[in-house]
Amino acid sequence: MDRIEIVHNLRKYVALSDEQISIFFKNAEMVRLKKNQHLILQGDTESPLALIKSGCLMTYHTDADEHDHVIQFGRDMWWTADLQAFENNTPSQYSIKAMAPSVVYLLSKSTFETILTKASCFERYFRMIFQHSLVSHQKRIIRNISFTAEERYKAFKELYPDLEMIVPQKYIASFLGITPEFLSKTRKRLATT
Amino acid sequence: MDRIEIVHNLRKYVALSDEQISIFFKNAEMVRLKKNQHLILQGDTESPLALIKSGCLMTYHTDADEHDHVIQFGRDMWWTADLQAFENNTPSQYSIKAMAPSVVYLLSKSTFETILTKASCFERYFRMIFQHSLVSHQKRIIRNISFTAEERYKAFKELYPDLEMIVPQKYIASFLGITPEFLSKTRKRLATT
DNA sequence: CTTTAATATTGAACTATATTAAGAAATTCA
DNA sequence: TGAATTTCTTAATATAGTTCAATATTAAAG
Repeated sequence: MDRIEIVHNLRKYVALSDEQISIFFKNAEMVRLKKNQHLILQGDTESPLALIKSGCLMTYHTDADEHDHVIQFGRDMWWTADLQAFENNTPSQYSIKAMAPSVVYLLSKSTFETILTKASCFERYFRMIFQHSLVSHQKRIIRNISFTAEERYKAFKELYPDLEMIVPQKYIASFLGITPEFLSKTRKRLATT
Repeated sequence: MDRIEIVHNLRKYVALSDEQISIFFKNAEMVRLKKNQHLILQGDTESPLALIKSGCLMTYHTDADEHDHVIQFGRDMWWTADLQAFENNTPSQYSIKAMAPSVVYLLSKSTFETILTKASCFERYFRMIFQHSLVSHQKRIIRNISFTAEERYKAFKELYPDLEMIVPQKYIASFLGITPEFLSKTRKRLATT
């Protein structure tokens, strides 16, 4: 069980002692997910915070018409969660599933609070995690409101060059806010010019 | 100078002592903005974190073609900032201006760190602020990728019922990711049915 | 390996939204 | 207040993106 990247990531924003690091590992639950296995299904009442050690997770919302809408792809060392469900212990509005075999560390709301109580440095760590995440969410919003589908697709490929190999295109289309058919046509147009 | 709402807001997520509250006010700078006055202009190298006491602030990005794209409207008791510029002391990518006469409390990067050092409870406060902000950003992304323009406009009116009175429609159109002309048509269509 | 199911492509018809340009209405400011 | 500027509306035309349905391709499962 190689924890070196995790430790490195936990220390990215705060100088955590070995003891504080061990508090994290004592409380977090390591889980292996098979490809297409769900970590959370929309409606679940237990909704953890997840740190992806390896693999790829997709967070999506299923609407009343049974259509899926992709909120986020998570890769190595990213945190992912339905934060609202996590915070309020309400049924999850999102599903999270593994797009590739994945290893994740999970924190339930109560273990999360335990860690914060025992090692308050983690408040700063998560403050920084969420702050950085906000920056990328805002950038995505700008792309959504100001880019054409083709521009969004190009930006996606630059930001996540390896994701196209892992994730079915229909989910990339959803992430970009277009239909799979139109993504297919856009890709063709780009390839032949 | 009535600080009661601010104090109430600062205590929303953490039990702060009167002394900790006073650390905030000793370090924050109160600024009054006239309507249409900028708090930050894109390119500025000093980019504070701002807590809006009253009024309305708009955060937007101006692209290479000189087009503005609205990232956020901020109302009473909302925090707003160019977080990337704030964190890294890099030139701001966003402008922030007052859409109505406003009163804001400003924290520069260094006063922010001072407050966190002297009252580490604020780490938790800001962790919660950013966490909640992430939830609403994700919801907006879902609306962007899955709603039609009309649906986005209706959702906007429900979420921010009073903003239409304050903000020129062209900025609401930008926030929704459509042209002002199309918003005008959409409004007409909704009014006559 | 073979069959089945899931995903991707294609084209035609359709709809949502953008663009342009002009005039009308509302705001700002001298 | 009145002129100047900005914002909003309207309409015609153009384009981006959707829908549907059929076929091709790829991946999953026995």
